[in-house]
Amino acid sequence: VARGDVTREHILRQAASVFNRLGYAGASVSDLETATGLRTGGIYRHFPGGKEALAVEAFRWAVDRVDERLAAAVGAPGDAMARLHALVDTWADYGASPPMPGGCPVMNAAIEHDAGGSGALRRQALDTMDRWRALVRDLVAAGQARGELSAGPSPDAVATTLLATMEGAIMLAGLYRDHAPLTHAAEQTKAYLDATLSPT
Amino acid sequence: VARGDVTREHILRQAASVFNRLGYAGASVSDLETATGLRTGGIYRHFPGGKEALAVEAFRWAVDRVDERLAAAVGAPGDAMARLHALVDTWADYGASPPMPGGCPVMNAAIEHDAGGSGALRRQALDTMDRWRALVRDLVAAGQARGELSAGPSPDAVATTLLATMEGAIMLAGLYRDHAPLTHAAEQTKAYLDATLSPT
Amino acid sequence: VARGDVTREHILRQAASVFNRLGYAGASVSDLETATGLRTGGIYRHFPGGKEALAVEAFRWAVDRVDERLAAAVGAPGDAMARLHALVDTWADYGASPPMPGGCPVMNAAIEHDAGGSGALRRQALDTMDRWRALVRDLVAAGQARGELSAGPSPDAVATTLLATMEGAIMLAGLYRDHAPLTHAAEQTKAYLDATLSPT
Amino acid sequence: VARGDVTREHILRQAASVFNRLGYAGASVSDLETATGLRTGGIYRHFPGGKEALAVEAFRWAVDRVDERLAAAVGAPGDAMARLHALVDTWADYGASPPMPGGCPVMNAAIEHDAGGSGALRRQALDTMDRWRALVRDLVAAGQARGELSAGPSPDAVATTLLATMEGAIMLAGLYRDHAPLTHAAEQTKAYLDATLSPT
DNA sequence: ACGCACGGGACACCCCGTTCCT
DNA sequence: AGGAACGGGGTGTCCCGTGCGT
Repeated sequence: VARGDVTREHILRQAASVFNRLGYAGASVSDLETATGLRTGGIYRHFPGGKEALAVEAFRWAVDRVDERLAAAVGAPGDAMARLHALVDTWADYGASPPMPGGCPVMNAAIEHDAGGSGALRRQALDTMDRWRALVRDLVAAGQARGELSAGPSPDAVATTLLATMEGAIMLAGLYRDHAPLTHAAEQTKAYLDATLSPT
Repeated sequence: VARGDVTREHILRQAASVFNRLGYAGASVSDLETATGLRTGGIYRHFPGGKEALAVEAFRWAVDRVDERLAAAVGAPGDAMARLHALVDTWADYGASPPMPGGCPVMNAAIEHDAGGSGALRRQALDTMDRWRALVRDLVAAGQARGELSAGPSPDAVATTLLATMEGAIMLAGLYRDHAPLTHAAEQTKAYLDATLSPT
Repeated sequence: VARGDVTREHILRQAASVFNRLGYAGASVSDLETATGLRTGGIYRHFPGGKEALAVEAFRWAVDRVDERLAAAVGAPGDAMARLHALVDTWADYGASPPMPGGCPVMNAAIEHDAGGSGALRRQALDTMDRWRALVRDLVAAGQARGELSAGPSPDAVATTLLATMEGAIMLAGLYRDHAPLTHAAEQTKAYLDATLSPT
Repeated sequence: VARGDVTREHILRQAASVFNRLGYAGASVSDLETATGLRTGGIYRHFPGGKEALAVEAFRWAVDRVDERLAAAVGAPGDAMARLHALVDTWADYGASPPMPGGCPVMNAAIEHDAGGSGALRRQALDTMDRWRALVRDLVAAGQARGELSAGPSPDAVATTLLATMEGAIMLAGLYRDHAPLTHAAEQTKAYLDATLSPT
């Protein structure tokens, strides 16, 4: 753990926050300077690829923070439905204790980079979203296979809808600067899961 | 006399598209020049407030395009549940025939301007979202009052969840460049509405 | 004497003043608007050639004003030396009652257009200066031929020096915003003429 | 370390030439770009005050070039009259080997900035002209005090006239693109000095 | 005959992103 | 790792000239 690595981690942490709050285009290297307390010389020493390379790594760093939360939820005790509820609650926690300020990095990247750009960030956002959807989908599929959940809705449709709802709710919570949308969405999502996936 | 108004409308139309696709920070006045075929001299004649003023008006223009669709859906014949389904389908149409390229302008603005900025765009996004939520909420409340819908879930929670889901699905559709998320989300949302709001 | 001619003359008078004070590059059409009380529409009707054509005509107009003064001096009674003194005094009058505000238009044009430009103004300045030099030169030559002046200095050298001195003095008077340089220069020039051109 | 200073000097040198040839209003920053080979970014780094600040410093630089010539002349050996002749010859050299292309910077500034503007350039032109006049005036006064020159004309009048004549001749030389006016003016000025200042 | 809307073009200045030197 | 240096693009302003309307 050399001094350089500490600085590198420091830069990543601050950059992740800056990019997630201001967006890639909206964040300037000067913003990163003030956030890190470093000058361009220092930043470029650690990230020779410049703003873009730093953004890519910062994005990965941010996603890691979210994944830590998800890992805890998906490993929760109980049956499939309990774990689904735990996952929904984890997303709902974005209101009370966000793992990253500025909203969900994946959604932010998806919105900002839906057109143009080098595509690296869009690619990463897509891959992450795929992982997250797989998480829910597999959980549903396994529950259905085990008979803990009804076989009605396709796991993919459930996963997509669950993620759409919670991501949309994070967006609304950010817009309103209020947790209520997340609370409502979590509650209704759980009701939806109960209504459509409870074993008969 | 009307000459200038035609140009102004032309600028607004193109600017709405550019801003919605590239974001406010990501779009340069030069981008607007190429999109409109005008030079800065011409653009600034019609929008003396510069990029920001133009963005504000372009946002309003974009929202108007979405509102036209919603107005048709909310005036659809049938009972409350039918109208809710029509609304959901309208949002789902964002995949097949988007009223604006680049995703939902309100969500885009909400994501980009959640921090900093003059706040004018965030304010407009918030007001628009409030209007949309009121649309759904009133529809649910009226249906419940008339006994067409069960009294269970609060109209506000339903409205918030419906919007979160459909907006999230638009984001996913943009990320995947595929309509499937919108189709799935619409289908599941209608199932959720049926399950929780159908009169006993 | 149509109404249009009055306006045209009005524009010329004001433009001559504006151009002579601010220079061609330093004067904007907007300056001409405020000076004339007209709008571009009116100005361009009378001067379709635009700023440059107007400047050329305004320059000629300004030179005419100076020429009126010179004509009076050169036609003064008395011998050659008396007329030379009268000419020097005419230039010295630039301090007390300038025929054009902003200094000598010929010198101004010569300074501003010594490089580049379309050359029309420089050409006019050159021609005018040639006429003025010829005025002095012929006066000296005639005086020498008539024996009123000594044959020493060449008429051309005297004319060039006299003009250089008085033009330089106008420049100094403008710079100092004081007539003294003109007074001194006129006095010394007359002394120089007396000393070198008086018949033995 | 000296890297920046070299560039700064380079900019000054080129800017002095550009401004002296085209005038302040007639020279664009783009002209400075092509002349220096730098872009606005680089230029503004060295001259944060922009075009005006650069013009002020470039003017000073240009005047320094002229002053170097004058210093050599005023320190020439010989009596007062010899030094006056040397000064006149120095100005006459403006034709054969101009210290600055585009004419005398002081006269150019005096002509262009006789009205309006921030006045900084006019102020500098005035101060420089005062120095130059003092140079001649003191030389004459000292000569008169020492009895090398006749006490007739006032030193101030001689200085003013000498400068007016030589500056006017520079203008004529520029207008005609010919050295002759400078030659003539120098010759006649020396004749004038001899005639009026030679000790009896 | 003149005002005004319109729009192309250039211009000044600023700041961003990056490199190089220390 | 700091800071100077600089290329490049971006924004907003103003200017010049046209053409329509009155």
